Amino acid sequence: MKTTLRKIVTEAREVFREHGYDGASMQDLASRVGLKKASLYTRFPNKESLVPEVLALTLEETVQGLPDPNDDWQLTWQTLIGRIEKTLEERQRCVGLHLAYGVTSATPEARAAVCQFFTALREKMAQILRLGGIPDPDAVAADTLAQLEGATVWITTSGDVTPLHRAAESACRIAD
Amino acid sequence: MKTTLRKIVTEAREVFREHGYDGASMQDLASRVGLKKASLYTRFPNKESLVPEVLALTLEETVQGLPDPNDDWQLTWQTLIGRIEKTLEERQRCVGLHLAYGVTSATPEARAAVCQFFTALREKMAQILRLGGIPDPDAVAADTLAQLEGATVWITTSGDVTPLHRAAESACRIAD
DNA sequence: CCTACCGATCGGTAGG
DNA sequence: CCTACCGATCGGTAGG
Repeated sequence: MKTTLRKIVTEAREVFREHGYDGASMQDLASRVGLKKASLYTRFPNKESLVPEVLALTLEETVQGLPDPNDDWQLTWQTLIGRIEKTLEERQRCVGLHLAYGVTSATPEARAAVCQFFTALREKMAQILRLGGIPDPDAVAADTLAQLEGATVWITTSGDVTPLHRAAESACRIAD
Repeated sequence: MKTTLRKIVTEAREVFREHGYDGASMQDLASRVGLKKASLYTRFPNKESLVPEVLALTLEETVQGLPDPNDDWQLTWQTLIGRIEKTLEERQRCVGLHLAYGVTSATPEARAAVCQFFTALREKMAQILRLGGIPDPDAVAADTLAQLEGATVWITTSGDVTPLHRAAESACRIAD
């Protein structure tokens, strides 16, 4: 991927994370990247098309280079949980959640991308739990992700990260 | 409260819930209420001032008329959890969460109102748990709310309400 | 509670 | 990759 393309997607992620879909401005994005707004449209046909790119990058960064769960599924699980925890703590909001709340039927491709993102993440989590013989891995994965996502409400409102840390700790205890 | 005022606040809640703070349009709100946009400004000085009203109404509806926890704290707890569950299932999103993600330092009064809303709800929950002798009631209340809020990510992305139902069931089990 | 308007900004395009 | 522009819509106000 060309560095400029990657930079656009990385900055678009920050804009979506902070302002949501509707609130994200292409002018703001252009300024951050150091381009004029019109130049963004030589790379991407429209604002909506940024959403799949942002979420694909995020998913890739979250799961790439994880230890092989066939060797040590506990380590894989704890590494994955730790990555999600770290990102949410550093960035305060989850870009996926902000987009999930912000995309509607007016932006069907963005909507589909958000659905895919969470489904893929849950499936990756469930796959690890399955190797560990954890019962009902899909439900456990969904609930674990919900607990982590929900904890961000305390970070955004009061800066309190302890609910997130408890959520991550409790998740790691699944693999004991 | 005058019926028109109440109607504006109720509809504003739907607009904020669906579109978030930035995405909410005063024109859209006016149309839903059956007024011209300018007429909204005879009731409210600006868009930001709607946020405290919306959240105060929501908090009131959530906690008003709960059974007295001094009589039967388990019943009070389960009733409260049931109300939150029902609202999130019917409306699909939590207006408080969407606002929490959407308000920034540019809208300090709205920000403060969101913080107060979640703090008050958590405190109400913790108070009930305290009467039941549940250890660490503040943390349990915060985590319970996080789990319920986080479950909405599955409702918005795939329509799946089972994580929300599991969250509510698990919360009710605290009072057994 | 309305009509009519303000300047600013939105996503997106024409044309080079 | 830019300048310059499009129509639409934004939050908010003047004035009655």
